[in-house]
Amino acid sequence: MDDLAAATAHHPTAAPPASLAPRALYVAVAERLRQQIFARELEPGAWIDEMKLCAHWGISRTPLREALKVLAVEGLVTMKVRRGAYVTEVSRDDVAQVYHLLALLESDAAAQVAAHAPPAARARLHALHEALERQVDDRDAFFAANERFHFALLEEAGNRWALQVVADLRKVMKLNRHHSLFRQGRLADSLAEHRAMMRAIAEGNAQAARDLMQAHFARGLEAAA
Amino acid sequence: MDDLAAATAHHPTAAPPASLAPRALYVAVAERLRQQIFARELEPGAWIDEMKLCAHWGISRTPLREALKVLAVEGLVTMKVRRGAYVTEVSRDDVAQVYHLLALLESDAAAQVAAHAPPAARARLHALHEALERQVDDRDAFFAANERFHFALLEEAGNRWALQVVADLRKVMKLNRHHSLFRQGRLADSLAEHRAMMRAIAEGNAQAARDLMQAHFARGLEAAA
DNA sequence: ATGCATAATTATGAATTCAAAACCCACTCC
DNA sequence: GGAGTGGGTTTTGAATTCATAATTATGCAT
Repeated sequence: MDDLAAATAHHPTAAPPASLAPRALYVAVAERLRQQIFARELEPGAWIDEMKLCAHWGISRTPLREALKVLAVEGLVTMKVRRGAYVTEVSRDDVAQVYHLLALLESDAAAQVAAHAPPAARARLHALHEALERQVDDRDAFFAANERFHFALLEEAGNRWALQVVADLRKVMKLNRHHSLFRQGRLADSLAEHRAMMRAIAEGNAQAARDLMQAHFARGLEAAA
Repeated sequence: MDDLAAATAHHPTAAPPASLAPRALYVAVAERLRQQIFARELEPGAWIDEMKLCAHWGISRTPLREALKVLAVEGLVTMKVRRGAYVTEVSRDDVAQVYHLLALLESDAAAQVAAHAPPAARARLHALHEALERQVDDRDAFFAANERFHFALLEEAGNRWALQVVADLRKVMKLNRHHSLFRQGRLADSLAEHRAMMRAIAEGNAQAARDLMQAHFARGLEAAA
């Protein structure tokens, strides 16, 4: 049994003073649920068996149900009245729509950074890009590094609401089976696009940075379709 | 006592078969909470007293706590571990950032509609604009009609994810005390901007529609600051 | 009086209990 | 043979209970 409750336990088991950053159980459960969904241990369209998960994780239904409501707002899960929670299915159309939004938000961030970011921010992005260059041969590592770069760009653009929105949309994208980076050759192309973007950012060319980011997403969508 | 539970009651009170569109109690509670927050019956920064609200509405803490978690994801409320929920405070900076995002998303939608929307969609928007023109002298009615128009534009643009994101961001904006439309003269200006936008949409001029929507938000932010 | 330690109170987080809706399946009747 | 019906089971939604963290109040010593 995967004792998720131990960290914050209360009724049955007693636990040590807990961590430095104590968080509510429902937050931990939400995170675990997201992982399960992204890993497709819970498939899109599948019904989520509350009792089974509770038993499996050794928790009660209360925090699980709270977590499900959180994921519902995030769009990862769909609640049906009196018949429980289902993993959201994203259609081909949804993928296109979400890509469109990500392109819009991230290209704006790229322009913002190219135009206004201080040297330290550019240096940070450069370092993350270099790290990405070093991961060409490991898909999972590349994927993670890629995500780090994109989020760093958002952070440096300085709009925390944009960051939040993009984070949520990227979560939804992970529901999509056909991940663009899994296509043959896409990885190298993606890297080339990043390289061009970095140049535009370094040169402070906002319009170019915007256009290149748009193109980056357009090609990503192409590869995902 | 404002018996919110009656509609879906269960334990103590028995109620008629309920409505045709039955929904979970926590959804109703979330809605009621949003209203209270927007109406400033719960002020930004204020602690939310669970017990008091439960007693007031005649419900148990379970659905209330679920609703609070929903609002937390939406950004209207902030949860602090072991010290409950607080109404989110939005800073001047937050307002600017959210305006920026709304401008980005809605100007894109305007361009989309101008470029691709079928006649029926344009007609619908035209009708909503006309309705807006008729509300110049009632601030609240104008505000509502304005929101209807903006959401209709998003709908006609056809990106359900954008619609959802904008809906959430607009909720957050409502936390802001200094509502731009309350400024003297802003209302008439806003109407003029809408008129110009409608013309661009009618003419199918996507770039103009985009620029005009951007300007509309820029002036709105100006008035809000 | 002021500062600290400790006891009482309150509120939160989570488990448990309970009522009713949905589901399943055998059985009947046409 | 198939549509409908009734009872039993499962599962959801929500109330309630319970343990503990946080807060406040109280007392004691300086």
